[in-house]
Amino acid sequence: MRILTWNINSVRLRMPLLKKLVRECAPDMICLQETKTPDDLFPLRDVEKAGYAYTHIHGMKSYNGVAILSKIPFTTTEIHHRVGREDCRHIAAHVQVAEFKKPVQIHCLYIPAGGDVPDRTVNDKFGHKLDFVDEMAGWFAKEGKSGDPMIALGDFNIAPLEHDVWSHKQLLDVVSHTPVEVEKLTAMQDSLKWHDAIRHFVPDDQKCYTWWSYRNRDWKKSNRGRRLDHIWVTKTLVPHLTGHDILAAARDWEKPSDHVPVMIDLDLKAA
DNA sequence: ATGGTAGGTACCCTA
Repeated sequence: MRILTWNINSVRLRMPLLKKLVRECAPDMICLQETKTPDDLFPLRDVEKAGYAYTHIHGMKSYNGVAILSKIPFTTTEIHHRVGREDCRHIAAHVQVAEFKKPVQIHCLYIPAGGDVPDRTVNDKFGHKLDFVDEMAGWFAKEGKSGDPMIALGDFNIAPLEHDVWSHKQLLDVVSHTPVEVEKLTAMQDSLKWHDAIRHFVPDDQKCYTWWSYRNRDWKKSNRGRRLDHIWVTKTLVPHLTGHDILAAARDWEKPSDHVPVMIDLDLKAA
């Protein structure tokens, strides 16, 4: 089973790139963020033609929006409203695999970016981000009691480790890498003993990025990246991890997203 | 220290 996450930054604009991604990677499940599309305008017919018969979408006009596209049927789908808003940032789908009695839960997340100023007293967006991560930590702690194997993936908008950013020192006061955000994300990770599936394969002392700003003349030359997109798995899934890829080449596709697709392979078969 | 680019929408928001 191959599962992939991508902040696509407008699904309607980037349908040709989504098709290219399918041709190159053939994931079984694709989790998208920032689809920026109300559900009635989502290009579902194209997605079905590309081989994804099962879809769970939750979008709105202009902002945010998440989607799960799948070749594997869902046993359950969920929409979660977070911190008192209905802003399309968390959906889940459950799939049955042969290896487990319990369903595997897939959680597609788009954590708020948090604005520019890392101080909640002057920037509400930063407060919203911190509260969102706090709420997820509490919610996962409870949901974990189901005993279901779980995968959480998406654009978390936080680069927690020193080598998840191009300069740890220069980004300590930049939203996405501040100590308070890292502390909250770490608490969310501890809530369910989540394992970072990408760092499972990439050593902590090795630079690793999934996002490069549009504002650099030459993203590859300056290489000022951050690892904002994550795939986490619970303990029972760790022995099933067989591979990973970060499609940095997608940053050079025509009209690219500023995020690149991130994927893992698990030796699980649909039931 | 500053401003740089992109997408969606409607002349400005968010990233």
